[in-house]
Amino acid sequence: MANLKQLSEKLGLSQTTISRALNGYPEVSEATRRRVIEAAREHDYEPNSSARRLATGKSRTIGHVVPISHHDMINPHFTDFIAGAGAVYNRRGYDMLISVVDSAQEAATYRALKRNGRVDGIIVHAPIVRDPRPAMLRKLGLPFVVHGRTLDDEASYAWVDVNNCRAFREATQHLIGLGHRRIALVNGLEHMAFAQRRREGYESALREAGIAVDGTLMSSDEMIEPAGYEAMRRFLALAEPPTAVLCASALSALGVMGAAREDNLLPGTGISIICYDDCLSFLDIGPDGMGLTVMRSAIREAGEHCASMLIDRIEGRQTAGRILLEAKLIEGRSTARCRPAPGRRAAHKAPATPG
Amino acid sequence: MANLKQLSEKLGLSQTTISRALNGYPEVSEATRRRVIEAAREHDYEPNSSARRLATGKSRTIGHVVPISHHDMINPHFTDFIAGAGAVYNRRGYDMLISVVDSAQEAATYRALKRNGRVDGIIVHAPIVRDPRPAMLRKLGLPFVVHGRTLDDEASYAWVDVNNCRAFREATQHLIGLGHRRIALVNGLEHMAFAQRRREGYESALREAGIAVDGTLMSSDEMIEPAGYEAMRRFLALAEPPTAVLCASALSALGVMGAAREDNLLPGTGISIICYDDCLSFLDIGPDGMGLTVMRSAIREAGEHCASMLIDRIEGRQTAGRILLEAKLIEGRSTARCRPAPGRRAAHKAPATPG
DNA sequence: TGCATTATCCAAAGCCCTTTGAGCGGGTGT
DNA sequence: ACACCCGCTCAAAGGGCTTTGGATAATGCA
Repeated sequence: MANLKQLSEKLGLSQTTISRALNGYPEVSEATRRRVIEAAREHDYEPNSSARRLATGKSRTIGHVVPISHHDMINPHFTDFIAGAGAVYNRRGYDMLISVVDSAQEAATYRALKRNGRVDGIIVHAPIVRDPRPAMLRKLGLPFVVHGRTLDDEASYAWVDVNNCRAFREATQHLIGLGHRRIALVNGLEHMAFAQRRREGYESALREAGIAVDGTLMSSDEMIEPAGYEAMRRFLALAEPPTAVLCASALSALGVMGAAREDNLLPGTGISIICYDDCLSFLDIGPDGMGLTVMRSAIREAGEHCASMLIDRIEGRQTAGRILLEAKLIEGRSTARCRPAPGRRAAHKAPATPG
Repeated sequence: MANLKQLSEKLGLSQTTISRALNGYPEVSEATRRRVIEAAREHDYEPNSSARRLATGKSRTIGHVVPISHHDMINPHFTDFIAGAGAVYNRRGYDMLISVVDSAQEAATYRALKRNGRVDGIIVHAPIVRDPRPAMLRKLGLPFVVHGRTLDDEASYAWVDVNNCRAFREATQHLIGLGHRRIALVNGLEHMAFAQRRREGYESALREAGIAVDGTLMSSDEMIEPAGYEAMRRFLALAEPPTAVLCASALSALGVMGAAREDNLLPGTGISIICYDDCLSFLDIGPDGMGLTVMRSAIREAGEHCASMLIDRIEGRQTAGRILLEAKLIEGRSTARCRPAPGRRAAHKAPATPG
């Protein structure tokens, strides 16, 4: 059974009644409703989605615009975020539209999505320090929720974020408490707002403890394995290398550990490592998995929150405009009391050795 | 400017003419077309997508149904596949619809997508050995392309796959050529067709070389880090552990190397490793990155092929019904000639030590 | 019994576009 | 001069749904 009309003829009811019965309106008797629902199931009828969209003016679709970086890379944390958001969309009857676009096209894509009504709302990913997107989307009149928040005007839009500043502050304090004073930070790209906040937390903890902030102990790059490796190589080549490292992502931690190992530094004995743990489903770095000490907050949950909040706003429901999640510090076996530096092995300049 | 009617009034032309001008039909003079296009840009007009879909009966949308496994996990290789497919969609004016559903809902989801016309076609992910989806989608009349192929009826539908059998055969032969005879396989889940083929390739190479296939040297699990770790622990606890390992994914390789390291086995010296490399953008395990010897075929390209092929079919264009990509063996520093087994260190039974 | 509700259901308008079938003026061929 | 075709444009008919504004029958109340 393809369409309403046919079903209405079969049932001897008007299209109106059927539509109402199916959509739960009260103007139809329960008996009729049951009859209609039964017939719909039997004849495998479901309203055509384009027609319904046209009639209602709602697309019941949420857009995610994913800019491809110069590396042709999609942020790997995206998968788990999507898993969370997607589950909510599914539950609440929304579709997820993903636009993979060149970074330069991002603004144009939002405009297009609005112009031709393909989406009811947008999730904004990876906000940078001063991000033009919130203002732009507001002007477009497209509902949106930001995953993360910008540094300048966080009060002016809805967001879901982790308290990154606090997380990195506490992690740093934890290391300081263990006696470490040479603490390195392998950060994400610092034009990203969250990375900025993480550094802020890290630096404030150092300052509080009277430890000078040392630029050579900080790196900022894509949060992927190779970047972590390179950063750690650099740290280890310093005259006075760090005894502890703070890592912004499980992926970079892999690289960091790889580089450390080349100098025979094992986490927990040779070097202390704390890593931010998004609970990537394909990589368990925490105590139950690879055993690292982590600051943990599941990115999948952030995805769920973003999706719920956005749908609530689209449907005009009341909602908290912002959610600040707290990461939890979970001790693993990668952190230990700082020991006086042993005789160091020379840092190889040779290319990476596997393992 | 919101809609066609308004624009037509403004221009003093009929809606027909404007529609045709914008859609490139020949019945409209070039002068008029230019005028219309100019006006459309100026007034920021673009046809409403729902209306257009309704009128044409096409959604210009491709669906990806992503079942969430029991681990609440989305296959991490998905990200890069999506990056490839998404770029093609974008270029050719299609939308990407992603449905994150419980595995049990998958079939129902396809039916629903078809029933209410939300998609013009489907990409089928991760086919299992005998997969009901091709037959089902064919019956539904929903165009589709399979990423990979089933074992039973690969001739009956369109697919894009890697020659997994050949890849693993060659990799195994390579190791045999280096003198290895105890070669382990850390495979993906073997109800997946591709994993089955990989094992086939591996076993056939062994048999050809007169090496007995040993079930204790094979594992089959999710292709993620923890699974690789566990598998390798098991291998290393054997009376006669492997001297070489074949790995189905970069993620499992991480786990494998982690476990190996705990026994002081380093890739290339203590143990030989060849890993299948999908070119995950966030993890470069190949010679230029972590240095492993790999069989390489970019999953992103598979995504591009799938997307192109599907769109071609939807639009009635002629197309090769199947594409078999060949993985390339690239030597890194993780493979070496087999040396007589040294005195082995005891395999710890303790829980994983980080590093 | 009579009037006002209430409970059900319906016809038709509207959402915005594409596409069919036609019309109209001007140029061509003969 | 006639018929014919071509190039350009248009009115109108869908496409399948939701929703407005009634209509009709059944019920409540006096």
